[in-house]
Amino acid sequence: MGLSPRYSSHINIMEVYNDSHMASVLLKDENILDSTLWVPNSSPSFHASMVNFEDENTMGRSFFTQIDDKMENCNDDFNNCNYHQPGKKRRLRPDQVQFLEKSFEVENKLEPERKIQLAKELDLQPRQVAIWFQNRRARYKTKVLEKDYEKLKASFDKLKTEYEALCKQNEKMKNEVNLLTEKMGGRENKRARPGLSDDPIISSPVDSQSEKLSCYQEAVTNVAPKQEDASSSAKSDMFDSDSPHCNHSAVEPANSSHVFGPEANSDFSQDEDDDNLSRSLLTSSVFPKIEDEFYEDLQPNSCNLGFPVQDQGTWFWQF
DNA sequence: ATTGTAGGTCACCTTACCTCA
DNA sequence: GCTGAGGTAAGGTGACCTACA
Repeated sequence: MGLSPRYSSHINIMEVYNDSHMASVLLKDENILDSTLWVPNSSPSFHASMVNFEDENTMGRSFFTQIDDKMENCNDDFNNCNYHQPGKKRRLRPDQVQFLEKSFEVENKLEPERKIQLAKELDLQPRQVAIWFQNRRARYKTKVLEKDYEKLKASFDKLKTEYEALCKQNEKMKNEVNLLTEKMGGRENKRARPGLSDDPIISSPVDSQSEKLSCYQEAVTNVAPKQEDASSSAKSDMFDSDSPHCNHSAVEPANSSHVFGPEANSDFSQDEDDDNLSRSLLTSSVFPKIEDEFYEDLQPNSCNLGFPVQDQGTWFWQF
């Protein structure tokens, strides 16, 4: 026969309505025999809602007589009749839609038996039921996608807000470090060269403390807002042995008790405390467990796709 | 066991019609 | 009455699966 099922079920009735062989095929295809819509001796498929009636004038009159007979059965409620006018689309009745919706809630896939049963109960053609389920699944999918989008957008907005807050916090801390650096620089100059303490041109030959603070500052500047992974963090000036500012390392042994003066030396007087300072700067205050707070709402399959947040900002939802 | 075909369903996209502001 | 937007039934197509010869 060579007719694909999808074509046999949609075939133009003009071509087949007097063909008994095709009739049986079409009936088998759509289970028309099971349907209450079956009209003896009429076009076997009787897919009035899907039929192309473009050339009515050339049509055999007997066929339309049968159509008209069927139409008359719909008498007073023509608009709701499933045998609507050719070429016109009819919306399903509200009660039909309601029934289908309930059925869809139970199971959004349609077994053949269920399709026939629904078609019988709703006075629809099985194909109409199948199409309704297909369209309904498509609508459902669209809604799910919209909901997912809203969720992801909310997550993104939250991340953005937190990121901006972190940036502000970072800026504030940088300013504090600058202030401390200036203060400390003045004191060191006074100590190293009491006579030339205020000479701006001649500076302390080795100002390890101020350099160390500069390293802290750079660490805050370069690392804090980026949440980079270990590999990229290692490239930052803070840990870069090639860095001109930190070639002595931020954890170089040094007595920093005077760095913060008598009023601030209690917790930072030992070398170990310098390490603690750098760690605390880089972890607790600047990185308040970002990985925990930022991603707690995100599912494993969320759309961060494993990219750093600052990178996502450039391609992920441009608002 | 393998292969070809028919029949069925699905997702996806498109079209055509309807409704409403 | 006209019109454009949005919703929805249905058409078209390709992919996939299953049964069967």
